[in-house]
Amino acid sequence: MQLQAFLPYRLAVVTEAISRSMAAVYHRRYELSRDEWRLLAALAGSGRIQAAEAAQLTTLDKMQASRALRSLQSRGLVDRRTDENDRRHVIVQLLPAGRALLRQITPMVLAREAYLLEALDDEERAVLDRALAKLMQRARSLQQQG
Amino acid sequence: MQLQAFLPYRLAVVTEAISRSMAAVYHRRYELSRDEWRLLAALAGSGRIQAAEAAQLTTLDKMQASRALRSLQSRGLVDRRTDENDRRHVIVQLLPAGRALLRQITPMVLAREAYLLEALDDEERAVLDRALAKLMQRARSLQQQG
DNA sequence: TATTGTTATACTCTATAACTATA
DNA sequence: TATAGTTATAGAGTATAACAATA
Repeated sequence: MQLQAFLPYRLAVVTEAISRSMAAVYHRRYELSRDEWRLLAALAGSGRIQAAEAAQLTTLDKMQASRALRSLQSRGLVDRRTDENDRRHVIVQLLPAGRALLRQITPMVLAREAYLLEALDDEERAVLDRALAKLMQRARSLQQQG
Repeated sequence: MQLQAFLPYRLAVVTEAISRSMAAVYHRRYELSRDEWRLLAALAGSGRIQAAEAAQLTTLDKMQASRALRSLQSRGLVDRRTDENDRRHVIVQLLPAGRALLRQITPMVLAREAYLLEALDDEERAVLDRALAKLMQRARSLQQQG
């Protein structure tokens, strides 16, 4: 068993390094948690959606989403209100302040992503994309078995 | 900004799913933390090494390594003793019980890794390998800049 | 009874830095 | 003074489940 060659380990190390370099932008400079950042980014692409949809888009569970959305609301970045058609649902949407904040952050994180991707040629990017999708499927089925 | 297409997000989601499926083995069945599992795996490939080397091999910091090694020692899985040549150093090595535990766990996690890799053909594996190495370099340089 | 979301709680992890022993 | 490792501690994140409101 060679740890250095073990795919889950290699992925964990690379991903952690990349995550930190992104968090250096949205967390250190803008005091957003990872979950808050994900939700803002997801909401920018959606209109008014349910909390559960927002959770699904960001791979967060309902608790993580609930807390992060409350925090974003308290900072005036998102609007959160009960759906009058079905009062069990909460509808969330980005507020102008949230949109403005994203306009500041997005170029920086995209620049960092671009710098990472510059290391790869077109074919490598395509294969990486495909490989991640395939690995995701297999990982899901491993998780289901337990 | 499309979160679903953002490389750091995709990597994080895939890596977390894979990490969980591995932790299902070493944590749920054998009560090892991620750090403990990494150290055991690293020590299996080395003989007697310094704590600092063990930390470096596993990408842990000295604190994480210190705690995980103490825990492994308390369970009789590793030996930890001060280096008599330089009493600031701690020398660690796997004990038979640790080796035996690894012999149980390793086949299971390698089987899971093999199942993941079966999703990829040879070329995809080679490209993924290369891509991860290149991304790691770039991520490191992003981290250094801050 | 089932669904959506919130709250509670205990637990683990993380980050920073102070500290000890040794060199 | 510098190095290797440990201890302290506060803060953040995670997991499980109970809970309230609504359907």
